[in-house]
Amino acid sequence: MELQHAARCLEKLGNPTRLEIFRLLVRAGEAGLAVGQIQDHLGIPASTLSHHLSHLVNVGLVNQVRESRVLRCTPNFELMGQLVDFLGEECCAGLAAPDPKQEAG
Amino acid sequence: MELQHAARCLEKLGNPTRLEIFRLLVRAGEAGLAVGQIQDHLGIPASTLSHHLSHLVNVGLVNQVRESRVLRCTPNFELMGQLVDFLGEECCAGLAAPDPKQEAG
DNA sequence: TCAATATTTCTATAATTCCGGAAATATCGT
DNA sequence: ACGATATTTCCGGAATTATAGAAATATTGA
Repeated sequence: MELQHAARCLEKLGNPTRLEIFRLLVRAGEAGLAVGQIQDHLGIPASTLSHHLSHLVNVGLVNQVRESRVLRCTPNFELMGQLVDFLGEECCAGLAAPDPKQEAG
Repeated sequence: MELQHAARCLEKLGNPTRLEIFRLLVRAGEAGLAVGQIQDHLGIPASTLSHHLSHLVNVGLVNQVRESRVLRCTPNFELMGQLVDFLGEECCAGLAAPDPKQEAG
């Protein structure tokens, strides 16, 4: 994962409301939650929630799939894993076991 | 680590310039870098750099210590580790299963 | 004290983000 | 088509953030 994309993901997760949305989806697991269910949990206006969700979808952290009238949102575990890996490798060197893998930069 | 603090850290790391500053410091290791050295690497105005650094210092991700005329900046590996842990535990559940007590059935 | 270096604070402006009501769009059941 | 439900888009104002030049502060050395 490149720094620019990582920064973009971090920026989106950096909003408390969005971080809570994402955590909620992770806890919901592979099944995820419909937008309305997220709204029930957070109690924020629909338009505000929709804005936040679009941010997460834009960077790829959340996927959406239409199921008749509801829009099911699922977390992108793989991307999140890559982001955590980026932080661990690029930004935590020295903390744990040193990674023999060398980056090109 | 609580969600609010995590969000605050993520927000700060979410700026490309700041993420690059932090990565630079991590690569510099425990010794860190003086503000001027960071400036040499990034080539941005001093006031802009100082502003970004203050964000990182405020959330605790960077420590600063005066050494005569230069200000040495070091990354807070421990806090960064806690942040990565938070993301791994709260936002990556389902990727792996390192936590057996959640695997009840 | 004066000069040089290192960094921050002050100040201003431009750009971006956040928020939410209102209106629009999409889908379903009848 | 109509009405109900689910969600987004439009719009605009308020708040925050980014950027950087100029001035200020701290430290060192002569």
